Amino acid sequence: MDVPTVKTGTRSRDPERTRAQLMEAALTEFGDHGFHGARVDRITKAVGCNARLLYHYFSSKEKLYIAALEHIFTDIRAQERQLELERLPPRAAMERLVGFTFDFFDSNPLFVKIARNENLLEGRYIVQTEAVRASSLPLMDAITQILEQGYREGAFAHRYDPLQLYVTIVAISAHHLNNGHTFSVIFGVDLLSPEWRAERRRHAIAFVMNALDAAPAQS
Amino acid sequence: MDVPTVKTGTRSRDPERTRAQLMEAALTEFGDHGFHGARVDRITKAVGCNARLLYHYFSSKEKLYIAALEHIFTDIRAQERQLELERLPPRAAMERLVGFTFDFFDSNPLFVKIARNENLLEGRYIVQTEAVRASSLPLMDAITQILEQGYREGAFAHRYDPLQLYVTIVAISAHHLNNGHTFSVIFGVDLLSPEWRAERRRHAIAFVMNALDAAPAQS
DNA sequence: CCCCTAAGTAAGAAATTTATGAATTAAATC
DNA sequence: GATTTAATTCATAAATTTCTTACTTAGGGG
Repeated sequence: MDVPTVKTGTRSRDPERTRAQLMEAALTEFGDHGFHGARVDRITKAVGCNARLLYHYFSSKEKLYIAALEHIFTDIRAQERQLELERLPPRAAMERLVGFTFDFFDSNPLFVKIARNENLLEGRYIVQTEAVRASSLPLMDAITQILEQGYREGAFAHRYDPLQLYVTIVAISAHHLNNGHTFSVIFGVDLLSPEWRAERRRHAIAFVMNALDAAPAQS
Repeated sequence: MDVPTVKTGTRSRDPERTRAQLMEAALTEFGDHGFHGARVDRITKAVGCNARLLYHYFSSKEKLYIAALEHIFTDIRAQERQLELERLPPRAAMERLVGFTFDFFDSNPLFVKIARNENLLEGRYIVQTEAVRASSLPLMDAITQILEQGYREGAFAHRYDPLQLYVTIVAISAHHLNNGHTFSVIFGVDLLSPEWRAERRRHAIAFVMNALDAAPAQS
């Protein structure tokens, strides 16, 4: 990152840096190629360290992948906690929640990619990690609260199951990122361009608000 | 499929059958493991033919993958054409369209998996195929028509861009299939169980209809 | 300043996986 | 029934990729 990694000869000793660099490179590599497509060789080359070090720190390609998985999934939690919706009225809270969810996926392509690959592998590794299971997510709690209050106050006309609604919000926010390449070819429109994504954001918020029947939202 | 493939020695000659079996097995293999995770060896073993045959018919693993991709994407078209919406009034047509889209993904897991993998590879291969590009899909035309008529007749209160709406319909229909494994671990609910999927279907239709503000839909 | 631990290097073994050359034989054609 | 075509087999080359054994050296604690 900071030191431009001396090509030949000796590499200065700094276990923390080396470990962190390997993790960083692993996230990119696994994100770009998936578990099977990833090459330990490329990872160590990207870091500029000897191939043996990867095994020194992570034992095997598989263990490295699992570490990367845990790393990125625990990382979300921190971001989620930054969102504070308690004080906002239901409609404003919901708009902010959808916007936040959208922005999260939009600005964390690595998360999107690694999650996709883990699903390709049928969750083989994520089921093994303890760190990921959380009986209730902050965002889920927030949704449940917002809906409750919205129904009570008459801000929302329709009732939805919180989990169904959350899956829907994520779906609308992330599907074009997950399937952008195939969709773009089929429709002849680049769903991954900044312009399309910006318009998608507006659509996402409007669509969800309309489905809740929050009067002021339009289009 | 029909003949239980003789284990040793001689395999009866039937190029079409062999080719079809290889394609079938390839779809499963690529779907289950992705391009890099797929093994030509497993494919030929599944068919029960000699490993050399795969190269005889498809030249390389890569060419086989591309053939599989084309196969499954052109297959959709046939299914899409079966949907006839022209005669239905806008609300009924939209409900049917959403239901159809949902059912398509629900009953074509192979398509879902292969599309996911192709997106993992950033659409590297789909851009090479001619067969997939279709300037306008039957379903897109249908949506445009339904929306037009719905607005005109006052059945729909909100206006949406047809492509945005279609992406949303697909998103709501397929996201739990694309990300079922990670979501299930995180939420402790099996999003891939028949029960959850059945409930998801109801939610999908209700949500879209409400977002269009088609009065009778509820929940 | 020495010693010891672990960070790092060099080189290549081991295992896996894709692909091919060349012979064999079943079926289609005339 | 001879001839031809290509479907199928056998054996193995070629390439790739993960991982290990053995060695070297930097740097901190006493």
